[in-house]
Amino acid sequence: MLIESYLLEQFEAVARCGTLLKASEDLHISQPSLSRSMKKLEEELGVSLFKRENSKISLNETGKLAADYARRALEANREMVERVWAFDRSLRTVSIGSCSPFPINSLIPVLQEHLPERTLSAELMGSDEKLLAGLRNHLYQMVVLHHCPEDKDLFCQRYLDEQLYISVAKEHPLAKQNSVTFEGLKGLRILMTAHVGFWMDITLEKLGSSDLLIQNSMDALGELIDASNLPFFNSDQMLKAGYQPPDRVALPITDPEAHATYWITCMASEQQKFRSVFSAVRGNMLRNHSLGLTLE
Amino acid sequence: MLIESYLLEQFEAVARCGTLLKASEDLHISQPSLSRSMKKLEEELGVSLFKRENSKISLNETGKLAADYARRALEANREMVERVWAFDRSLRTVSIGSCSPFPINSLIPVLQEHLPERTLSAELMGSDEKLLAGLRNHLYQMVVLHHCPEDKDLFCQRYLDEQLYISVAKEHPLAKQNSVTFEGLKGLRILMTAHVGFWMDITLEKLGSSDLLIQNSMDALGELIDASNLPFFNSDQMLKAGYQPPDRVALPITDPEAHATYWITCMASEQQKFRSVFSAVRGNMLRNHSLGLTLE
DNA sequence: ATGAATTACGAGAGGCGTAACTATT
DNA sequence: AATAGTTACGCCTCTCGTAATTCAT
Repeated sequence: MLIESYLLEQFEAVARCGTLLKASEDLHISQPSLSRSMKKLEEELGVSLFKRENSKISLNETGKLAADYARRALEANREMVERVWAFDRSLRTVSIGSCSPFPINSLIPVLQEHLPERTLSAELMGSDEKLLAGLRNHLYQMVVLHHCPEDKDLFCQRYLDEQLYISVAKEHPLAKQNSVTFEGLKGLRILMTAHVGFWMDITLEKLGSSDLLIQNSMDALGELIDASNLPFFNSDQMLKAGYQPPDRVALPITDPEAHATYWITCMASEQQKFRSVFSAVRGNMLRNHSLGLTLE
Repeated sequence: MLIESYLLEQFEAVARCGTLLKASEDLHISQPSLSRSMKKLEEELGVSLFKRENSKISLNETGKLAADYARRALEANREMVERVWAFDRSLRTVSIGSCSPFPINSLIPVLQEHLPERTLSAELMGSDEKLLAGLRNHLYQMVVLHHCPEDKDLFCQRYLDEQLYISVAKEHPLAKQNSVTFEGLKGLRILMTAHVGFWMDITLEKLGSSDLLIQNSMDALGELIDASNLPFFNSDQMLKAGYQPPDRVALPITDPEAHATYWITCMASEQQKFRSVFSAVRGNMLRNHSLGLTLE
């Protein structure tokens, strides 16, 4: 014995709205239709649910109980639909999380090429711990970390390295050096954006917040770089991509913390699905490496 | 967005039976109808639920998830129906619990007269504590106790008294006395039934189990009384009702524990519903009392 | 050839809306 | 008069069953 969902939905609306008229407007159906439906519901249950007094209708005790359980049944029905949709969407999208912005930009074209039927979703997330938790939650299918996790149930592959640089005006005293340390940057006012992932932790730890002019948007950063002589953070990867305004020189920061190695990680159980992505990434790595060798 | 219950029911059957044919037999509908329903379910959800390979159909990953949630939604739907039925039935029946069998027999005609639209259900239950717990659980709407509870949320009215007697053969030595004590019964073998409510506790406490020949059925007791000269327990109420075989005399037991006063109790919130029952019981009590006076 | 799913077609049930009616404020 | 619920009638969707079809074992 089951009650059709449309009857439960209509009954719930009547219980919520108090009158058939209001409920019928809420449901966008006619009042007579609702009247008939409620009669049918009572007939199917074989139980009276309403107290009917001349052109006034209200729930009786049984009706109040029924409305309570009807809400739960509707909730379970809606939850099914939502979960199925969410699962289906998760099959068609791949979400990646990264501890740093550059790997996202470089990975997206690779993913688009090798998973053409899937929607991409990428997110920046400061800490490796949160990224790994998100991976286990199925919030992400793939994460880019700056450490290699040891867990057996994870598959991890080295991706690329990034070296932090600082770009200063050619007139700047530091411009004569060919490298610098965080210690040597203290007291300088340095431009950067808030969206740098784990680099934010590194720079805050090494320099302190008073030295950093943190911008919320890339646009604001770009304008300030153009309009001032203030130094800003850069990296070998950004420089390779051609990101160096005129009249600036870039100096590598020699502290070990200014160098990062990125690792692409997914659940070991999903490794097969992303096989082609990993092999493409391996190919890129070899190519970059040999390119580096020939340039030296 | 809701899925009609009949679709969930059919989907659950398919998930359970494995093939459309078996499921259609299980549901007592035709196979093409099921085939169409499953297509419709997929279309309404906008999601593929099955892996279809030439005349073979099976759930895919999304389908397995959906089946899981469908079961829950069906369960919630069925629970609503069950709870509504149970509540409706509870409105149409009144269950009474009693610590002793006699009050049940005497109350039933009163209840039938004053609650003619309700089904009666009566139960014997040894201890007052369990009866009160059942009252608060809505397992009983009315209980007969041998103590008057003091709780504010209960309504309690004195019902009637019962005096325990023992019936012995006229030739029996005790037959010359006009009363007896439990102490005076020790060593005697006395017949009784198991269905005497709290009297079982009293007699076991006062006499010990070795003196009692406890029968499981009323029939067995009656036959043994007829076929032997063994003494058996009786009461003033039973005697009034004419329950005294020939060649026996009944002696009252004078211990205070051999006298009981019964109290009819209901939840104070339900007192109004049973008003006419209580007033009839009060009437009976007064009548019996005055009858007693005139007989003295 | 048999078993299992789908397609095609017609029948019947039932939900819906419009309109008319009743009863209360 | 206006508001709220019920009854009457016709439309139209939708579920079901029968029969025919496809595909594979």
